[in-house]
Amino acid sequence: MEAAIPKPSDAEVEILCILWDHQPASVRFVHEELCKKKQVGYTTTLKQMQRMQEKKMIRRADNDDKTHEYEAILQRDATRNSLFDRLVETAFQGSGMNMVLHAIGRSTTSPEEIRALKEWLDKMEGKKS
Amino acid sequence: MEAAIPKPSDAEVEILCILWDHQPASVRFVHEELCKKKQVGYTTTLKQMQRMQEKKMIRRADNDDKTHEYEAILQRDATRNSLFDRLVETAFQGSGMNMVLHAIGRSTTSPEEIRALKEWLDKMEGKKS
DNA sequence: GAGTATTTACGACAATTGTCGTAATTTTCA
DNA sequence: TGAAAATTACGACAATTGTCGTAAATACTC
Repeated sequence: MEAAIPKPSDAEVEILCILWDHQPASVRFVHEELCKKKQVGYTTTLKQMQRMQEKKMIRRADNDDKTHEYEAILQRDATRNSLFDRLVETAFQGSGMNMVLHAIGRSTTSPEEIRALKEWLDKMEGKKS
Repeated sequence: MEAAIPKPSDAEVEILCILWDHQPASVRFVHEELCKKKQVGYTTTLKQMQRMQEKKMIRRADNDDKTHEYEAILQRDATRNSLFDRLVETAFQGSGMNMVLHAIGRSTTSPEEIRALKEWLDKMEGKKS
């Protein structure tokens, strides 16, 4: 029944990513990490996280004393699915394979990766009934 | 030097898709197509397209008399690349392969598709120097 | 325990997005 | 050629997003 996963914006996904990798984390920490990629004010990060909390994307993993710590409510996989699906839907005529082909065609795919992918496919084919 | 491709929003991508498939098209046509997927007012589509024109995403393929016809300026492939890259960047740690694996893991990928993909990979491996 | 440093809470803003309504223009055709 | 139909141009609005500044609340340190 997929309880209406709120669609996170780009900036929100960035924050979620940091949380996924360092579960309960303080605003300060997230902010610091964020700054490695782009320059923003501390309050910006804070506000963003507060809004995300309102939207139930993250929650306080609070032990109630000391600095607030947050953790993601949206799960990495579910979120990826929804973002992925949305893109496939809008830009790749709803065909995931379409996107996969597109991805593989990009120069960023190395021969090693292709080889790895093939192995993975083999392994996978076995599992399908 | 990739002249700063403006990032189209979801609704904009939907319109672009229609144009890509039916190049010069009137607002009416685009609107009609759009309505097959979701219900919106004609003026909404019109406004959207006018804004897209201002942003130089589409242009009038106008023969100056009769109804205005539009065509995309943003190219399908470039747009896909940028949308794709953005998603990979924010949600898949910058690894396209990561996303491909994710895609294949989804239930929507049929055995036939996997087989097709493998063939494609074989063919491709040959071409790489 | 007072003062300084951090962290939070609020509120504000401009830009963007998705949606329309209404008015002005242009076409069409009886 | 005039009225009805279709198409365009404008402008308006609420919600969302990305950004901060400032003030209030907490924590830390001598």
